[in-house]
Amino acid sequence: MSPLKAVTPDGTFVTGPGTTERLLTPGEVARIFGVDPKTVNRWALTGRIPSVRTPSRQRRYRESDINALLNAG
Amino acid sequence: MSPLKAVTPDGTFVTGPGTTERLLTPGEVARIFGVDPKTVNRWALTGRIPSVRTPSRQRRYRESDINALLNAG
DNA sequence: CACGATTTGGGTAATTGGGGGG
DNA sequence: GATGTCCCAATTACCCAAATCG
Repeated sequence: MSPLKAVTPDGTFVTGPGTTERLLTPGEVARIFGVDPKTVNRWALTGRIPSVRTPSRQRRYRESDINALLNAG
Repeated sequence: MSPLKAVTPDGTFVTGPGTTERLLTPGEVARIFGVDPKTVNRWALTGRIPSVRTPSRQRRYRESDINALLNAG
């Protein structure tokens, strides 16, 4: 997995050659999978999904991680 | 943490031998963490992230500070 | 039925984003 | 156009008890 690397002028990530992505909120991930946001929280706690932590301890999820799970499920 | 030193022609700072970095805008930091720019503002107000002030009282953030927070999550 | 392990749901405090206006 | 600030409802994290499963 590519490390999160700051940063392009528009604030997106460079995760690979010519590849940028953004971070998703727990609620967004929840809607994608059709589950409760609390469930997404537990996925992160149990290591089913990697998560990025904000300085205030909230979680954000990398688009590429979510897509990988969607294509693997 | 290295002090900010003289600027290079491309606007980045020299922080050490062979090390340069630049200052990030609130919007850039916001996208890095997947939050709203106003949230970044709050982080600075509550002391969660260090900030540099422009003469017009706007905030800028050191790349190294942001990376430290990302890797500390 | 009892047991441990995992999942679910409630309560609460903290955090966040939208709207408005500077 | 991006930021800084204020108010307020929605979102989230965390703890812990209840429910469910094997």
